[in-house]
Amino acid sequence: MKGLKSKAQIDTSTEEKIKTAARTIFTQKGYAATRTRDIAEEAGINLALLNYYFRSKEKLFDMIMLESMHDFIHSISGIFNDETTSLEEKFQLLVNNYIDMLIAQPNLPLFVLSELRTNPGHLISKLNLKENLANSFFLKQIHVAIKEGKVPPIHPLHFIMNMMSLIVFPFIASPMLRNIGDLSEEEYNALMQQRKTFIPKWINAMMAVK
Amino acid sequence: MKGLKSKAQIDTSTEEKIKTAARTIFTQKGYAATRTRDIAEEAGINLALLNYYFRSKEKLFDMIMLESMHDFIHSISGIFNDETTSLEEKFQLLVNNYIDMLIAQPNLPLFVLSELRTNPGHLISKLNLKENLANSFFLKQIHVAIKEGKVPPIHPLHFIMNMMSLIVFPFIASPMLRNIGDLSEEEYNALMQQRKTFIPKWINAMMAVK
DNA sequence: GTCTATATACGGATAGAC
DNA sequence: GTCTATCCGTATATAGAC
Repeated sequence: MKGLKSKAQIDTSTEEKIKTAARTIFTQKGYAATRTRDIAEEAGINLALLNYYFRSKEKLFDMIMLESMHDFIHSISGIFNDETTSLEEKFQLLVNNYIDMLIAQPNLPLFVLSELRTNPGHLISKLNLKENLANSFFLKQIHVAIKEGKVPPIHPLHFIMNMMSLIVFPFIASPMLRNIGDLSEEEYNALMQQRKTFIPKWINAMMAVK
Repeated sequence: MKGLKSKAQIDTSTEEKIKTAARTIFTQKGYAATRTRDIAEEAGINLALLNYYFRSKEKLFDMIMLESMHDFIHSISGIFNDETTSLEEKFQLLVNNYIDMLIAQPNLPLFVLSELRTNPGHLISKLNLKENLANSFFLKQIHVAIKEGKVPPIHPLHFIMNMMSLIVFPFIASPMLRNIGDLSEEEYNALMQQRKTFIPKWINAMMAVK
């Protein structure tokens, strides 16, 4: 049991306080613009402790990033590979799950995608997206729908792109979109809530286009 | 005519070489991760010259960023406010223009959106999105379509969001999406070309959903 | 484990020669 | 205008006391 701690301990331990603070600052400002001093202050501890626990800024960052991406993948992998739900049900589940997650953590996607672009394969390779998404039951269902003529015979990635686009992009571009629409954060989130019911309908309509 | 130069001179002038290099590096790595030394090297000049021409890293950055965003806005503003084209024609024009632009400069949207998120209103306010987009003829056309019952009576921003999402997000998330689909850059760009014809159809289908 | 004080490196900016 | 050499602030990381 060496090194293991109870859940209750983990939540308030110094190590966890630092990780929580790091997640906040890193996702707000990105790796380069984040100062370890800011993380220490946010965590309410001394700068030296950060290095005591995590050796370096980069190691701390990698840990945060991998956890973020893993949570991200894991949250959809379950839905993608559920063999008891239809395509339509999966759309609804994905949309509900994601939009709630994104309202809670609106900075997360831009953070992940920014760092993915700068760090070539280094991080992506650790996620085995292949197993979780590329070989998913969801994708098999799309192939079946194409065979049955219910969906046009285009690359299935288009449909995954479209779904993710409609869900995620409004959060990535919210500063600009809120400005265009002259909306408060509350009003904007209300639009996002509406999209939970809209997006599944839209997706279905798009997939029916010949 | 003090300070003015011919087009031919501008393209090869030291000042323009620095700006070109800065655009490249800034859009690749973002503001914080960019070192002025890298820009100087990319431009083939000395670090001191950068400060001679632009005073500081920040001033150079602001100039690049404002130009990028201005180009961005200007390219759609013309289409949005063309009173001779229908909604459907505008979709097609926007999609064609944008996808070509994004294939040429795939790093641009993530760069702009990242910096927009960190720099609160400072930059957005200089773009007067209101005049170019919020009060555009395009938006008036959507309102008319809603009045005529051709389009469901939801917030028009949803349609702008959807269009931008479908166009831009696949470029923002290309490292991840290419990995999922196991696609080379050429294969991925071929999918983007396909989307020029797909997206307008998809938009029309979405807007017909009740 | 946690702190204060400090070593070390790096990056933006400038001085001054040409 | 353009370069070399250098200054100086800042940020990461560590040494060492408690």
